Amino acid sequence: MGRGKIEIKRIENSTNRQVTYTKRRNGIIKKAKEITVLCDAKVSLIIFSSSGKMQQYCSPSTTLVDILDNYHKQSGKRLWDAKHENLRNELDRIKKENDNMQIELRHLNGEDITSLNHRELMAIEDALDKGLASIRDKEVEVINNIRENGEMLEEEHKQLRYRLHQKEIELEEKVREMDINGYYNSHMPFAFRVQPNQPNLQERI
Amino acid sequence: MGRGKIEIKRIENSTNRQVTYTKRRNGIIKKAKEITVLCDAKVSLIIFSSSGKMQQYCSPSTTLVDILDNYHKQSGKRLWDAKHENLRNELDRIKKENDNMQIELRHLNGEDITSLNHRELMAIEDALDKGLASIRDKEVEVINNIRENGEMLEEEHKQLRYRLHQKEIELEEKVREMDINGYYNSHMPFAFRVQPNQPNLQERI
DNA sequence: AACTATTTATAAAG
DNA sequence: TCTTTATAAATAGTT
Repeated sequence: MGRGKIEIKRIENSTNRQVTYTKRRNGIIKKAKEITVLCDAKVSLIIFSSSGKMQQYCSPSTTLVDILDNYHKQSGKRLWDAKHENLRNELDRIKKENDNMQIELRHLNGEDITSLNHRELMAIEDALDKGLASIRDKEVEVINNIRENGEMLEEEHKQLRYRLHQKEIELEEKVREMDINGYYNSHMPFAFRVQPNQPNLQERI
Repeated sequence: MGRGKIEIKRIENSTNRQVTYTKRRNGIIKKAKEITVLCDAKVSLIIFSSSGKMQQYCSPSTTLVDILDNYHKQSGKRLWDAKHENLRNELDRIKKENDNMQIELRHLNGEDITSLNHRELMAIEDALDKGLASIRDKEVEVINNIRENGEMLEEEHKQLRYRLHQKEIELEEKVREMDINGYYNSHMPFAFRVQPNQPNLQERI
């Protein structure tokens, strides 16, 4: 369809090839649009020129992803690579694991047990008994720790108070000594002087 | 390009639409093949008719996956990566859920509890206590059921034995009666005669 | 599905 | 590259 008939084989003249490419590419895209509208079709068209430049058309009523999904369904070919499949498999596996754990948890909480038989109930009871024993042991341990810790703290507290008391006495002595020597009055402004009876130092054991 | 010019809008006559679809679809595929050869292009073309039937063309020098990979690179659009991402997110979410349940299960089994504080231990103990109570209730119920069932069966068994005994007596009477009348001896071969003292009928309550 | 009048696409020229 | 134009190709309507 042009001034002359052409054979369908690679156009050797690269300028010509480029021109023909552009014309025909536009032609195909136009046709794709037309068949979409005329016939209610869905089209995905992706074209790469020999230089690698891409053009694409996708019918407005759909998306490329939808089309590929459909392609996947109808052709059976998996475009979604092995990775995707692996993920899906892992997901299924973990979901199943999840369900099992959920059931086990419910059973341990005494839920959903109407359909269990005697043997199963005994197994659960056993597990609960063991868990309970273990937890109670640990609790005893923790409580002992807390008590010991408390006793230690109390002891430490006593020691600290005693040392504080000692320091206070030392300090008072020093202050008295300095007052006598007139040291503070000559070297420091009033505001910075240590008060002989600071509230913080009033505590006694 | 036909006997008359047509507007580019949906063809309402469905037969016409189907015919036009087929003609134009073939036309587009032919064009796709031609541009592939003439211009060294790579084309992926997927068409769905309004009835959902698919046709596809892909340049022989490449594959659909390659083309989509390239599409991905050039357009930056994710395509199935979105799905991939979704799967991965769901997987992560479920894995986390899984881990949490696993920890909970271990705790209920009295495992991995060294780092728990008193409050946490008490919560676990509480859950175990509740579960245990629930399980034990159920066990009592099940055991009662079993016992009741056993009693019912025993009762039924007694009844059956009694009725069997009655039938046996009836039968014996009938046989005796018939023997007196000579009925069996004249109408049946010996093998089919009811034996007055069959082993099955020997049981007494 | 085949035919054909006509439209449309496009090869080559400007 | 863009426009023009002669011609090939596609196809709408018909059989």
